[in-house]
Amino acid sequence: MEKGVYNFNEIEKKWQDYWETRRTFKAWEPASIDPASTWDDSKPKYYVLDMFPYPSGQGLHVGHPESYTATDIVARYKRMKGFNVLHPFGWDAFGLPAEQYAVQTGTHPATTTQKNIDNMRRQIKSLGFSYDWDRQVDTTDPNYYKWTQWIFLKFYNSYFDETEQKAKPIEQLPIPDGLSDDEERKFIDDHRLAYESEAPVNWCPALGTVLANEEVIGGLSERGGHPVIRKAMRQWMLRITKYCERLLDGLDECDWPSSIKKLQRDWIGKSIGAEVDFKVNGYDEVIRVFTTRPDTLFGATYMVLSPEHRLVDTITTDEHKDAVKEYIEKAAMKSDLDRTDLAKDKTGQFTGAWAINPVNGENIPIWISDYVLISYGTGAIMAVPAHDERDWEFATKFELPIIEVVKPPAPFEGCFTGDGTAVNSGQFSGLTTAEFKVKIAEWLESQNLGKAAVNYKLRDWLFSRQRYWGEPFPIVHLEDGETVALSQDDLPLVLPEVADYKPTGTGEPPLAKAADWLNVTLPDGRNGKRETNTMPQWAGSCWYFLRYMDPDNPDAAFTEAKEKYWMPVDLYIGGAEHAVLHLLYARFWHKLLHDLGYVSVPEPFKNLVNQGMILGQDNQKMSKSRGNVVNPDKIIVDYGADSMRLYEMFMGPLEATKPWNTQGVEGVHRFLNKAWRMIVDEDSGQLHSAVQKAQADEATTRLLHQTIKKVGSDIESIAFNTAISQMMIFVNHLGRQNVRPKDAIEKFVLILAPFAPHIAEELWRRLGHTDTLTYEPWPQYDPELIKEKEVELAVQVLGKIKDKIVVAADASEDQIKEKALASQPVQTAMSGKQPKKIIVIKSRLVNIVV
RNA sequence: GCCGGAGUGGCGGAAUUGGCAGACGCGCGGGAUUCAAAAUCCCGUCCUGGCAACAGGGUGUGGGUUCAAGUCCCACCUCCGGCACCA
Repeated sequence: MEKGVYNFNEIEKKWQDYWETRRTFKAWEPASIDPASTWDDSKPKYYVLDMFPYPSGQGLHVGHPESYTATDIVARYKRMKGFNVLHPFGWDAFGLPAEQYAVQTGTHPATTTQKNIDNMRRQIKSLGFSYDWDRQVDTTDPNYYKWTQWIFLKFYNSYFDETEQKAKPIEQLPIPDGLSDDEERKFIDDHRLAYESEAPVNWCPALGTVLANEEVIGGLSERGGHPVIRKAMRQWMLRITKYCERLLDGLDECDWPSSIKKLQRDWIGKSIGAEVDFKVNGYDEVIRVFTTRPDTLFGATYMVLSPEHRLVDTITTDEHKDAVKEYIEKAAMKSDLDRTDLAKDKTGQFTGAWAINPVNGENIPIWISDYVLISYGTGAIMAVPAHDERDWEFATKFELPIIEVVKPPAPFEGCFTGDGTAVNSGQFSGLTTAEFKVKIAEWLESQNLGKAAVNYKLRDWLFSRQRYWGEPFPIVHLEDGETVALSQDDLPLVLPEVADYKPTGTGEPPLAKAADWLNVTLPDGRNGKRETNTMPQWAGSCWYFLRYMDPDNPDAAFTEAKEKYWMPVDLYIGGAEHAVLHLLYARFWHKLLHDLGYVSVPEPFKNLVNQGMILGQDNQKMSKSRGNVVNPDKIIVDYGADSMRLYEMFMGPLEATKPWNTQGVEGVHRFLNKAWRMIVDEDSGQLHSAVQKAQADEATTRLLHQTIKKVGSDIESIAFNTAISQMMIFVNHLGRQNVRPKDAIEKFVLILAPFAPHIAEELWRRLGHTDTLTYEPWPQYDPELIKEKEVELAVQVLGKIKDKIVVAADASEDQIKEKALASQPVQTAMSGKQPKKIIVIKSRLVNIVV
């Protein structure tokens, strides 16, 4: 009795061991690259990638297997379709939780990380995914981060050539004549794509540390509730802003969901306008502003500088000094959130200084306010209260003049921000907004007062963290103030042991405590200290998909031939939470590597799919506190990995957010059981006696071929839920037959295999095959056999169904009309009237209009 | 506030992109099998009325286009996600 039942636990263990010991899923480069390979170049390659996870102490949750199953189905399907498939896995293993645990317990983050990786790998293996584990990468492995550091040096040792719009080695940077050594060094440093800068960070004086944005809630530290201020600190930055245009353009060749592309475009935030210089009355200074509405220049009735603007100090008159100083201090105390969130009520201070509007010579007051951001544009604006809602609000509150310069096309109350016709604008009056923008840019340029300009919201990437558990920067700060980079031969620069993992009280990172490591003497005898910041978690994930191609290479990040062969990633699946940052950063790194000739394709990810979130049974986000978290381990023990995989795919479209329902797992489990019993005799464990070498009847043949077709095309379009439902229909049909042709059974097992590989392998074996089905060719369908001989048509009278008729599939329109009109219910519905028009949709319906 | 996405049975969801709404699964009801239960199998299951054949209604709401609308157009409502003074 026992030996014939579907014992999923035993079967799954057996086949996982089989795959592992035989390296079934090992990905080989073709023989032209790796002579040991049996692949040749005639086979197409397919690179299917998961967003690698952070190895959390919580282990897997049911959201992980969702995308991993999806990519696994595609990987297994593509293998059967004859593709050479690269399907790797790895760990984004630097990160805060392990470091916080280290602060609390003293356990080295590497220990915690390794333990978590081991646990999660065990969980992932228990789902039977077809990863090539020989290619596993771990961002915290010095053999990996050696190359992360190497890429950082590429940024450091490159500059951006504006005319060619690409990065080049820093040695090629044209240096102006007549610079002193120091000036020359500064000139070079100012052009590096990795550079140091004072940048505002979230500094918590009470905790003595810098906090990440998500650790600051309403201006207070998440832990302890202490005030957090913005403080300028020396930081490493990456010059991503040089790539704005390229990052925008590159999106055109990405087959991504348009919503994700839009998110990226909005994040980069390109806007077209003009820069205009306003003279400060009584000073030899100009305030440069950026505006998208240079056509409203005549309506500029005041200016606003951000509190951090460099001219504030210079131009503020004595009588306003105290108030301005106080305002600046208050603004500095506010977090970013406070400055934007409670923005309803505008604040500001008059500096006492005046500027001259270049188009009409008017004297206009200069204010400061924190509604102007130092980090966008020039940190200063011309305020046009008649046509900008923020300026309108400010002007109303501080009783500043409002002058209309754009006449709305239709009567309008309040602040009009749309396009119209210019009024009160001197010689430009009467122009449309669009015409005006062109003319004024020309005029400004001719007067040397400004020019057309483009601005982006995207800012340079703050690339350093005051943390221990991250990649160390391969940088030394010398005693004389010079900063030098290590050479490639000195890599990896390995994280040192430290006494404890807390930051120092002064905000210096924990690495400042590693005295032996910190102090260095260069080969030329100069002394210095190492950089103590570390890289952010994003760093390792910017290029891991490249390392998978050549994970053990000690001499290069990856070899050229392998990169040329595997790239780009054909399918990338992961969570929508990475829609902007990870994908943008990875694209940015890729463009640098492309410019320097290390990668052959300009965009790394050809196709992208975001899986949706899985909610708890209660339709709420899964969380420990709600107690609605589903543990995959438990599901696998109770129902098996195949049922787990199948259920996650059957729940609904991959991209949709959907609630978990354990009873649904039972449903797909029943399906697998049914499929098993269709093939295996439960009493004997032998093939079921109904499984015979026999010709399938017409209905079975048709359904089989329909099923092969639908499952294949559904996999191609990532519609796994409907593929599974089609397989259920097939099993419901064939399971009822007393004769189940072996040929049909075998084809079914093969198409089931990508979804439920363990049971499929076991059935394949019991059907008499001795090898894994991994590389069996995907069954073909015959379009002729799919066609129905007879079709049922609905017959409508005035759009209402009155009857159904059965006609030959190739019946002519006239034959169909005749048969439809002959129907008794149709005759009744027509009640003797003549048909005015008869619409025949072949194989669908007939509609009679009377 | 702005930008996306979505509203279909008791539930998850299908619906050749304008052509029979509710495939498939869950749940529920009934039956078979069983000493009994589990498991399995069969039948039913959008709503309303009817014993029934059948009739009428039905895809968030209201309007429109069309022989025909879940699908297209206009207005609105609700939920979810993202952004949030970017000049």
